[in-house]
Amino acid sequence: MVQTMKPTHSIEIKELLQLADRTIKTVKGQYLFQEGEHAEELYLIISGKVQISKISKDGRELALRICGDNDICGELTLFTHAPKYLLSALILEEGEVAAIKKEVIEREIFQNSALAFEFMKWMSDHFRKTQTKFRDLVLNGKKGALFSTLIRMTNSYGIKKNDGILIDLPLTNQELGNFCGTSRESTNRMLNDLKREGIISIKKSKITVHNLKFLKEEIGCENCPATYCSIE
Amino acid sequence: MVQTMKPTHSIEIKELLQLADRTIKTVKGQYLFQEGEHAEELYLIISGKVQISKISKDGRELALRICGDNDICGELTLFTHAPKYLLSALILEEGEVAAIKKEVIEREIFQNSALAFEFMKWMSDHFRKTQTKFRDLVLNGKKGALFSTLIRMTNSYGIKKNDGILIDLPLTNQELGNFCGTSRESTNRMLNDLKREGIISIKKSKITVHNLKFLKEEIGCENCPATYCSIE
DNA sequence: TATAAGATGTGAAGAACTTCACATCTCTTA
DNA sequence: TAAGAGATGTGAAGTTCTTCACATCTTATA
Repeated sequence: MVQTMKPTHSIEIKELLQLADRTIKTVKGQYLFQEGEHAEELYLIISGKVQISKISKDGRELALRICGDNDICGELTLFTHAPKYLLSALILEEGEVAAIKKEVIEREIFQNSALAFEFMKWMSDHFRKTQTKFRDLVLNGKKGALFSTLIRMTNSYGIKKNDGILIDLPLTNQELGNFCGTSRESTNRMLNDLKREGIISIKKSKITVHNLKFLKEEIGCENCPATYCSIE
Repeated sequence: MVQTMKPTHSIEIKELLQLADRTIKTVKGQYLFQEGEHAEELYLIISGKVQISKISKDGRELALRICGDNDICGELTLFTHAPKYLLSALILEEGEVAAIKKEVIEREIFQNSALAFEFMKWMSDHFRKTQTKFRDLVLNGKKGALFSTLIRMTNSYGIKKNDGILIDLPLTNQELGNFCGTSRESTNRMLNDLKREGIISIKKSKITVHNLKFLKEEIGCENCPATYCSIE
């Protein structure tokens, strides 16, 4: 299961590659773009991983999603007259991204209705994800935020093992906390509770979820399709 | 100011009216649609007010936005193969809405690139709103949620008065709390603190904001355009 | 205008989280 | 393999927010 559940992008989104202005080799730890910068391009990730996050004035970080192969980022600046990046994109894993000029893609979307349709579907899916995550975070406290994040991560990076689902992404407590708006310590305590109850286990910074059902029940998850319940 | 800052919808979105299947007279307190229901239509609001919210399993309500004239709701079900409403739409003020069949609008969007473009812009704006609200709620606690909600409401329903901005929408503490994921009591206490400090005043369930700057500074608001900082 | 329903206001107790401080563990890398 | 850096684990104190309980205020309606 799971990895096959990762939404497959259609031919049209891949066609975007042909519109690319240039490709960039990404370096771990560097930013692809940072909030506030003038936004002229959007990016299609060819390989590697990019974390999208919002930095608050006092330096705290709210991680929103992690993009992998074939994901698009920087899209929030499309169709805007004040094109500044609202979020920052940190390279988690080196790789390659294609940069596409905002005007080029806007023009193409205008002319190519199949692409437009595909793009809208993509945005629509994204919106739904945000909406459900919103509920988890606001209505179910920090535990809701953590459980929701873990569930989403199994959908995005989960590999089925015989004792559960391995989230194939090394994560520190701090990084996980950034997704939940939670302090490192709270995240650690909640994770340890889950370990003690046998819900999860952690090896080399990678979490295995042994009892996904428990996490889902705790937050009243309605078992939405993985497409709308992932971290990308 | 303020009311003129309400985003004006373009001719294209209004054209949707011509695709309408039927119009419905809405009745206060009733639901236009409820989450889980099979979704076949989306709605264009002609008059009245509709509150979009998510109900949690234990009955708590998270209010997401209030739609007024020319707003669209039910849009989250577009481009989906499992078309169920994810949210509920409660009529706050009676009026009239136009119902448009999902297939009709999808077909039209596919054929009419100007409409597609307009629709994408609309979704894009919406997404940005959600994103910034997300930050306010998760990163800045309950106070952040309340202040953010108040700011957004001044942008959506604010009427400039000589002593500040009147939010022209009657709201109970509970209703306001539902927007923030906050208990009625906490909302009440926070509002009273603001009253004592002269930041706001309340008359007949309507809030006047005397010191918007204070609210914005408290949550590190970057003074984004009202289009991306409203409650619709 | 009396009355009941709904909304607001507030203290007190407790739950949920954060912060601080520090110990311990686990990796690199020299 | 020794040393240092980064990550994890945990108690204790403090803050924030909720819940409960109840008093008071406001508004609609008979």
